[in-house]
Amino acid sequence: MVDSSGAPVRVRFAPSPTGLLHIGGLRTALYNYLFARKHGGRFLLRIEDTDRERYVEEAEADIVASLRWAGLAYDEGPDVGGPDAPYYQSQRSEIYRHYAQQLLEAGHAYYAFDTPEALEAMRERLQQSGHASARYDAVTRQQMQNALTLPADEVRRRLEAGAEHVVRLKVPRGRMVRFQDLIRGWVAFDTAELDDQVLLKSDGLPTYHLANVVDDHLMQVTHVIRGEEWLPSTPKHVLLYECFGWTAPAMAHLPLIHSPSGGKLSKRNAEEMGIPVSVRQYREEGYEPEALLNFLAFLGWNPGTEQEVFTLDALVEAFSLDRVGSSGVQFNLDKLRWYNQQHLRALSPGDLLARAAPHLRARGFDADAAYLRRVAALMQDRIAFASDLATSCDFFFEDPTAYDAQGLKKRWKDDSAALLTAYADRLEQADAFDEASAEAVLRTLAEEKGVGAGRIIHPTRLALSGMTFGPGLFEMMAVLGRATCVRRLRRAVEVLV
RNA sequence: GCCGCGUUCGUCUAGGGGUCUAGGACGCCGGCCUUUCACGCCGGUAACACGGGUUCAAAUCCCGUACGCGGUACCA
Repeated sequence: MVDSSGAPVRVRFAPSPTGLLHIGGLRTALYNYLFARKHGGRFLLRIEDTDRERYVEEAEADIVASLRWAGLAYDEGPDVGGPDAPYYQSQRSEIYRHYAQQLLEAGHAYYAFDTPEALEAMRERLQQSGHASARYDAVTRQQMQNALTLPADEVRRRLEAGAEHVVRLKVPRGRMVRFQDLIRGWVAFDTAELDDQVLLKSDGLPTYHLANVVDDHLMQVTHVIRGEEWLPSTPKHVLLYECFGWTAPAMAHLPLIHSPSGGKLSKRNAEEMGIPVSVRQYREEGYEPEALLNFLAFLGWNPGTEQEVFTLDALVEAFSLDRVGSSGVQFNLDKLRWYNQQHLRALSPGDLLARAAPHLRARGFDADAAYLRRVAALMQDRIAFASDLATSCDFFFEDPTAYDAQGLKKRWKDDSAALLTAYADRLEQADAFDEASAEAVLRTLAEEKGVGAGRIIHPTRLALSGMTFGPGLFEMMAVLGRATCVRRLRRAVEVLV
């Protein structure tokens, strides 16, 4: 696919390195990725590090690591390079200055010398005199210290003296700026609602608005896919494209992800609902990247069919921007958990094992690969996280040290000890030991003793695993092996009397 | 406050004038299967924000209200 001007699709994810990559940021990256792949286009990563105050050193590494973990490979970016390098805005200052200069010369921007104190005073004055808003606009700029109010030689004098200044966009009065959002349709803003946006800050670095427009143009971005919080800034960007005489890319503003408690999924908002906000946390808590992506894709989009479980490649295939919704969506941890189970189940036992390996190692659980694979196969339908393999079935790796109290109360009878002893004896003497024989021996014993099979099955499970949870008893026994089963049966008889 | 965007089960959503006594998924509740726990299967719970229009007919189109969210920085 190409855009209206016939250019090949190019999209970008442009995070600000101010902290760990946010889960909402990952969704934005995902939608960009899906759109790019779907249309055979390019997906770029650009680091928008123009705010020195909020810059966090480790953030960029986390963004890169998170995208890599998730499997969202970008075609161009800081660590992979590309024709439009550098992909750090902090290394592109000269470019922005050049374009700001161009705007200045064309009369679309002007120098302003107001101090922060002067700006604050102006806003306070306006608010107190009952003005609806307090913006730096076509009216108020008349009262401020800028190139529009100061004599030209005074402006020059101040500039040469190195006076602190910013460059502001000269927003025209009384115009409607319209643009078509791919998700919301036509959106219109009155320029009277816009202020003379700062383009170049007093530290010489650009604001988001300038840097974003310049870079998107220079990098030939065809579709800007970003969060809805940018919708109100878009008219400023449209104006900038106009001033430069450039064609604006297509715009698509994604619905915001909300916390179940309402409001945006901020760190505070989310964490009080038990929802992690950084991608790193999801990784650490053991979510599968495919599951997270699948869940995120469905937060605001649906394929129009009843299929819900998708691999990344399948998402690429099914994705389209026109099936993205426009209303805010709530994060739902239960659903994510369900996706995680679904993706786990789709794995081969060997792959499941690979995912669980670090957790197994962390607990010091070790066994040969064949044994581990059988455990994985037995547990696959019973777990929600790969790490559950290391935390919910210890009995595959060590003898139980305690027995479930409720299970005992319900299942351990006066004759249990005698029955288990007899069962252990017969297992020891049996010719073979496998799933079928373990069952046959048990059922024969039950019949001879005139009790229901359950009378032996339940205490045996308790003796072997200490739990009332687990795979089918006989398949479990087959995996554990004869020696372990016998040992645990005798041990239980001893401990429980 | 002002501007913008939004509003279908608790949540994610299908639907976009008649096929809607509104479909699916998560959750929850029953049941079946079963030696347990899961899985699976069957069933149940539960929604078109409100008020006006337009129309033979509106969840679907229009207007208003309410509510929610976002923006309103020399942050992105």
